[in-house]
Amino acid sequence: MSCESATALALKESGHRPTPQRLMILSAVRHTPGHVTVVQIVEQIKESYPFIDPSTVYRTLAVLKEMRLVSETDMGAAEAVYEWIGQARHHHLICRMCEGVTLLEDSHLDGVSAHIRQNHGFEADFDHFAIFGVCKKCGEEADNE
Amino acid sequence: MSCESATALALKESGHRPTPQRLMILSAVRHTPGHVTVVQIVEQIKESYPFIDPSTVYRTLAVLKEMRLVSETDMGAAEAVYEWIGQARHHHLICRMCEGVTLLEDSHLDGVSAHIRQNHGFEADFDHFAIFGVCKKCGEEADNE
DNA sequence: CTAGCTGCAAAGCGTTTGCACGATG
DNA sequence: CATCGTGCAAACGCTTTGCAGCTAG
Repeated sequence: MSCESATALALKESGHRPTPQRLMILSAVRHTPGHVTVVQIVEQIKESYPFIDPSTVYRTLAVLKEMRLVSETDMGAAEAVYEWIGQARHHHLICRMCEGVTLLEDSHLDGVSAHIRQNHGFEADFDHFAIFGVCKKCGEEADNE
Repeated sequence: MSCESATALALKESGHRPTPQRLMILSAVRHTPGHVTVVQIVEQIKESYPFIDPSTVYRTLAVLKEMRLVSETDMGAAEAVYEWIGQARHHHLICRMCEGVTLLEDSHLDGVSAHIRQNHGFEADFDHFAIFGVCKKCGEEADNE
């Protein structure tokens, strides 16, 4: 077991069964640095268990999302990306011209969530944010035209 | 003509034709306070021009988006929402429990875009942001359990 | 035994694309 | 007249759902 056992317990306590499929999905998300898509999860699990179905992955991710163990983000692409919550928070700057992705440390948004909490009583999910715009390179190239 | 003429000119100058359909789409987005969906735009235009096609709306919105005249936002629902850019900037706090939407003034994010620009040379599109979380009401109800 | 979970298949939905016709400059 | 834009219809891809069988508490 090891590091998954705690999560298995959390599943049980919230009334969900820690099935093999769920643990595999959990493990796939947990041990993938950065983002995972449903397709990637399926492919990874298929290596050891070829019968895994995308619908199972979607259903499990819905549970994990509800438990706030994984985050779902729409990066502008067709499919959503998922990520394990609990590691160093970070966000992404997505360039709308070259579609490049830059990392953004969480510290930039620290104050914002505090403001929002004070003024609106709203607890913002600042786990993982997708910010669109124009990156340095593309901005400079546009200036040179 | 009136307030649409300037935009028609902008279309022309960027190599696009200001067709009746485009002007109608433009007008629908321009004169709708808040968000519009593609379906809403189509329904609105159908009252005066029943032949309008969703694909035309999508194609036009792509042009307007590229020209930075409208913004596209994924609010977590199935369809994207569009909004005219240039009015008072604002953002939305979307509760993941009751799905209610609260308005957030732009001032909260003023400093953030400046930070991002300085540290990363990244010009963030802070026109319109969707921030997910838990609203005051739902947060309090959860505490009472 | 009862409830929950899975895989399969099919449907659902917003969005995109191919194409021929029409409009525009 | 050459280009661009349109409507129509079909395709597309991600996601969801219905269902029968299986599994676990």
